[in-house]
Amino acid sequence: MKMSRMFGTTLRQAPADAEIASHQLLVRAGFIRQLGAGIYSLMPMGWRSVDKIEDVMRQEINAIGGQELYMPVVHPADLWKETGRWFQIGDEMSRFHDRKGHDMVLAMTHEEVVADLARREIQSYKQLPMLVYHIQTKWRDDPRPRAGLIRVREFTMKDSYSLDADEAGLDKQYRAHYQAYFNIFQRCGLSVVAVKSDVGMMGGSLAHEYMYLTAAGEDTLLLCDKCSYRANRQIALFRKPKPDDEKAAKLEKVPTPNTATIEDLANFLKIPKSKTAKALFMVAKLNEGEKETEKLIFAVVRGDMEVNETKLANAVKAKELRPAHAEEITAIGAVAGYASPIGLKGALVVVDDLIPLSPNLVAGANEKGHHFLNVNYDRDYRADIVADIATAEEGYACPRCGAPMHTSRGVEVGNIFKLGTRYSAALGANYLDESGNEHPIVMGSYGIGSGRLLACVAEEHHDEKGFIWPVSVAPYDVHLLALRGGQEQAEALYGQLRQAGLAVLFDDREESPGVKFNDADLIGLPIRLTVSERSLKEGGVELKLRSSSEKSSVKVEDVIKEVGRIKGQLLAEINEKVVAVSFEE
RNA sequence: CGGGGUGUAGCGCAGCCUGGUAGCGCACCGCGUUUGGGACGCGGUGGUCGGCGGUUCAAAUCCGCCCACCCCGACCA
Repeated sequence: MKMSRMFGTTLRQAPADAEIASHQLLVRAGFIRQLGAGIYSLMPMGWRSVDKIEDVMRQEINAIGGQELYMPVVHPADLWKETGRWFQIGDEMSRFHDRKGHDMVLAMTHEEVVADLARREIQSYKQLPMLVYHIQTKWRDDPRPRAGLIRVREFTMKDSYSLDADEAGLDKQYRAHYQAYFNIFQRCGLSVVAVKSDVGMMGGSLAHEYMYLTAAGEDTLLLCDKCSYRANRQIALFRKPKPDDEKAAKLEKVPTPNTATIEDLANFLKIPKSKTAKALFMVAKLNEGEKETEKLIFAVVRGDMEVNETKLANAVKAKELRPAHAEEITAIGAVAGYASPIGLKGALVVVDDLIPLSPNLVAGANEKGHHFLNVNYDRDYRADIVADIATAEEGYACPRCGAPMHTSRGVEVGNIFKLGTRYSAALGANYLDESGNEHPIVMGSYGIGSGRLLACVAEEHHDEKGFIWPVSVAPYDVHLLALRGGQEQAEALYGQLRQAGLAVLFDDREESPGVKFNDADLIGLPIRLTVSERSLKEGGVELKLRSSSEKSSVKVEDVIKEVGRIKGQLLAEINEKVVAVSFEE
């Protein structure tokens, strides 16, 4: 490609609203342009990189038996009503009517369509297992898109779907993806960790997220260096401290003026926060059969801990949680800031499993300015549900080995889910086993967002001047610069390099050397060739890798071979890192 | 949806407080000089000042409403 003809120019300054490096550089280098909030065009160079990423995904998914197909972006709503998600999913799914007035949806994901296809195509256990996938547009009307391509509303995703006769088959395909995903990220030059994650709206029994660790990430992860336990904070377990071994003391109401926060209360009574109980009011949306109901949740954790909303939602099987309004709290006789589960009616009381083990806590008295001392579970109150609902924090003990865990921020670049039979059962996607008995097909789903992956690779591989693309993701292999006195020779090389199967970006513009060098650094192709009067005088063509500051001179007749050799070497370096990983449940 | 912020040329910004001819840098076009790390000179092109309404002789500027975009929280690849 000749740069003089390239659609999309480089910018000296990034738009003011771009904050993180990948966003700024992708815009400056001319890879992406914004159309609206969370809506981007991929310019020719950005598209080439995405195309290469998607090619890697194809190779790896094909290698584990995937068959590529293509499913629509617009779905009749009936299908989503059949599985119930039409009713479960909120505004994140965009809906519209066609000209006949039928409900339609824009696809957020494709479990429904796959299950629908499966119920038509699969009749027998002899047809299983099966793996299908596509690379397709998804629309998710995210309330808050941000950070360039990291989080957008329209994006393309490689999503694969496994179909099996039983759990064992699913497990096999799940493990195959577990490895294939590591291969994909590694081949794109991105280091990731797999963490256990919440199954969320997808339903199912087991899920992992692939996380690229970066401060720009939105998820918090808990990582144990000692035993390699890794989990998203949303579900991360931890070994809870052993409470003091004390005899239950007498319940006592004491005045505690102006102590609406745990901090103030602990200071006032001169006790550690761990000797208090913290209350939180949430309202849960629950599905009871067809009906949707709301229920006030009274959650209790020890004062030194925080309630984990994901764990809480899972404990009460809520589809959604929101903070309770003030009126809802007073309606059950509780007083915000001085609330306690003692003597409450009408709320679903959920206490963290550490609470029943912790004697003599300080809890609210449901009276402004008063608390109870020596509150003991069982003797003074009972909960409807006892479960782990506390949030894991930096330094908390690993649930597996007890070592202190640390936290890190991460971007979710992919995930894998064991779906089970949720969709197949709902849609009647069944098969007959050897004895002629009917069973629902066991499904799994596996996704990687290609634009987000590009953004993460961009985030990982750059310096202050621009990108340093891994050769597997770079839009071109070679950046060929023609400077004064080298135009003719460069033009000839441009043809020869392409003839040799190399992807070349040829800077044939009438710009000053400084502009060309800076643009080359910004765009960040792996290999730079400079042809000029000076280089020719020094014996040929100057060769420099973007990743190194060393320059060398290559004879004109050796350039093709040398560039081919280096490209091969760069690829080999990346592929060396593609190794078998052990599966961490 | 809550909190904060910004909308003036393709990008970055000034002008607004105190109403009166819309400006600067970069980019872009023409001519000339220059040519290995974001060159220089001369001459140019380009703006419904986010939108609608109001106040006023007069609005980028004052007032109201709306919209868009960004950042921080509740959601996700």
